Amino acid sequence: MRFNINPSSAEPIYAQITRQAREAVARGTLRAGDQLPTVRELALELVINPNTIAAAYREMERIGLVHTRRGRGTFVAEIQSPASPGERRHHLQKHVDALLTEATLLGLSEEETLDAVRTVAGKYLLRETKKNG
Amino acid sequence: MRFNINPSSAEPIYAQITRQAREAVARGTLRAGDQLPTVRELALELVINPNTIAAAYREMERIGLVHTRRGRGTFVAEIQSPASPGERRHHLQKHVDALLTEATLLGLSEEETLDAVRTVAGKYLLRETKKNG
DNA sequence: TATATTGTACTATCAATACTAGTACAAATA
DNA sequence: TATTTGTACTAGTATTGATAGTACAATATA
Repeated sequence: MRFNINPSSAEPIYAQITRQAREAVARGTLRAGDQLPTVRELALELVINPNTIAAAYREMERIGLVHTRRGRGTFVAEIQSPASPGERRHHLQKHVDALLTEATLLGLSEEETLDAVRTVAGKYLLRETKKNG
Repeated sequence: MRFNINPSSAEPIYAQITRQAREAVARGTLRAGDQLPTVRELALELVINPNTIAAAYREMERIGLVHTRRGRGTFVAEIQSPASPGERRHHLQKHVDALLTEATLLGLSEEETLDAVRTVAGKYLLRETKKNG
């Protein structure tokens, strides 16, 4: 995958990398087992200090997005969807509020907001809903 | 309104205040013309340095959420929804991606995600959709 | 006019974070 | 054994967030 880094962004470089990797996994651009560039490779490619890349990979390891093997590399982990449905929704709450706050202040309606989600949803590997007979 | 500050959060205090004020306006807890606590009042109430409160108010002023009058106080501004529908959606994009990334990695389906938005939408003053006769 | 209130501006200081730089080590591979 | 990979460590710089204290400017009020 290609990382797109903006050094002058308010978002720290290591956070940009982590966020983009998360999005790539959620979109299927990165799949379980895929190898990420090595720390030194990516540091050269992005012209960034290797320690910054290492910090990004360490963060990804921490959140369970990848697993790393010394001497082998860093690989995308299986997605592990946690806990109960209620608990999942709770994790989602922060993002729902951010979205609805933004939508409201932008003057959107509920339908426009839902449409915005529906339009982009196709780019993400959301779980397939079990169809009832 | 009541601000709920967590000093040990990774989110800066001034950002917590700004975010909560934005949410309150989007939910109608704060309405145009309402006066916010004075800098010194809120500093005492939250046991926070007045300069930190002032920074939050300055940020709110910058994003057009409030207008301030020296000697009078800080007041909630009218909501100004900007530009074209397309431009509005573009502003929303970041939040949509964050939501869908989180939802996907949590193992939710599109319907569950949309339901999560619908469930909370009632708490926000989203624009009323024009009903077609 | 005088006084109090309110937001603003300023300097200084402290702590934490983000990043860079360089070196060295440990585990896996070839 | 040599190479590759991630990891650990120290050190330093710049920026940010927050605190502390003082002073000023505009508004409202007595």
